[in-house]
Amino acid sequence: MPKPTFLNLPPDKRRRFVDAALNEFALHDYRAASVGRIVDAVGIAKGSVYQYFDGKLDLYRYLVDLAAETKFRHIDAARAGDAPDFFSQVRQAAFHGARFDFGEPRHASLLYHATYEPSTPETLEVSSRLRAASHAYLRGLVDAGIARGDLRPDLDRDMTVYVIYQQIVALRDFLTDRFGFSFQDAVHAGAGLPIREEELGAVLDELIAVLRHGLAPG
Amino acid sequence: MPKPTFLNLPPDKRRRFVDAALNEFALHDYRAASVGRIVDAVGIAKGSVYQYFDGKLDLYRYLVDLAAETKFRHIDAARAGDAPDFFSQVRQAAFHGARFDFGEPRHASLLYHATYEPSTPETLEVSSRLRAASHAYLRGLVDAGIARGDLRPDLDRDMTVYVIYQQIVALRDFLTDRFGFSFQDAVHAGAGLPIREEELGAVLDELIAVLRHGLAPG
DNA sequence: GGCGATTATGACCGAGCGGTCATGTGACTG
DNA sequence: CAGTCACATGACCGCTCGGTCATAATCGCC
Repeated sequence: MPKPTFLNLPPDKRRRFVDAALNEFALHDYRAASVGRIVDAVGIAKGSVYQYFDGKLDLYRYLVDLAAETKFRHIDAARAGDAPDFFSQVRQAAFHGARFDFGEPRHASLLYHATYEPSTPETLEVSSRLRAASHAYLRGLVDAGIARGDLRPDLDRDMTVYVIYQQIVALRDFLTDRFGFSFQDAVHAGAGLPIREEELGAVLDELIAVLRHGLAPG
Repeated sequence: MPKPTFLNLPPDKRRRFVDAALNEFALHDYRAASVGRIVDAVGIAKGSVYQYFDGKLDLYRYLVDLAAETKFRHIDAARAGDAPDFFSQVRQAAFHGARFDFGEPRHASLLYHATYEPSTPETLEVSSRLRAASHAYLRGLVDAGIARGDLRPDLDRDMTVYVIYQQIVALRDFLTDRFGFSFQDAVHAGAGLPIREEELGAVLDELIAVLRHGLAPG
């Protein structure tokens, strides 16, 4: 948890600090991220960081929570009421999730790193909470989907959640490959990534079709 | 590439060194892995490592190649001639791949880390080669599967490879959750992980069924 | 203006890292 | 026995890291 000093910061200074920290943790995983580089980028003294947070881990936790909350809120806000069935819902969530990722590459890369963070004792709790939140969200969709008859009733629900989750997370890698994007470059440039909504939609249509009907013909 | 000195090593000593190095890179990702801990575990001087390899990266490359080769050979060797269609082939490869992972948790964890290694300039080439090899293998299966009529002919082949690849890689996480395994503990204990082949088979049947027919009813 | 509380600072610390290299050791050769 | 060569060694180097703390600057209030 941030210390009171951090919360009392002038909004502009706080924003600049969060920006720089986001940048650092987007470019490097937890262990490789450097407090020194953050303070250099912001132009403050190293000691200040420890007036704001208990330490590097505390700062990391704050940023991951912030990014996750922001992204979830974005997805929720964009959710129209017109997604009646399971596959439309997944498509919609994936679509707006990907749009968020391309628009906010720093948040996206931070969350990406947090997802694949090697499970050290320090960072395990952060990664677990992040994964658990995504799984819980999908689990709700899957349960409702089965109840509604959108999904086969005999599905292994945990496995279904895993399958969907993996595909959504891997979407970043796939789009990166297909369109030649580089999140690293985008973070460095401080800019968003260009993505044509029709192209993203086409990819998602294909992916959802595979999830719905499988790979076999007929 | 290992230096000649390494290749001239007495087999027992070489084996002990490789074991310790495998352990270290299975427990930590590239950056966090420590040459000092390896030499402590083996009981040799730090300088010796630099008589064997050009540096940490060279050692890492050697280990990843070794583990990948070993695993691929294992999968290939276990491949019976009786997998006539695409889905049987994927099932068989995933089955023997998982068996290998559980039997050799150090190799498995090393490859897992290498797969998700944050793409620093140093390690990028190693991770890319590893991913490329898996993708090429699956791409061959997919192409043949489409030609044979096992798969819908209008599939996006790259995406199909991605979907399959992600599911196979994620299998480790799913099995870990479901059966309460810990690869970290197994590496520490230096032992393999127990897995009942019927349980693994059941999970794979379910997963392949989803890939084949999708999540929708009917 | 003055005073107590809050915040900013950066030199400093101990630890760990990858990597080096002068020196030592031992085994084989002629 | 002397000489050569491959190999082993660990003290040492330069660097970066997270984190600390005495001190200084700044702010808010009366």
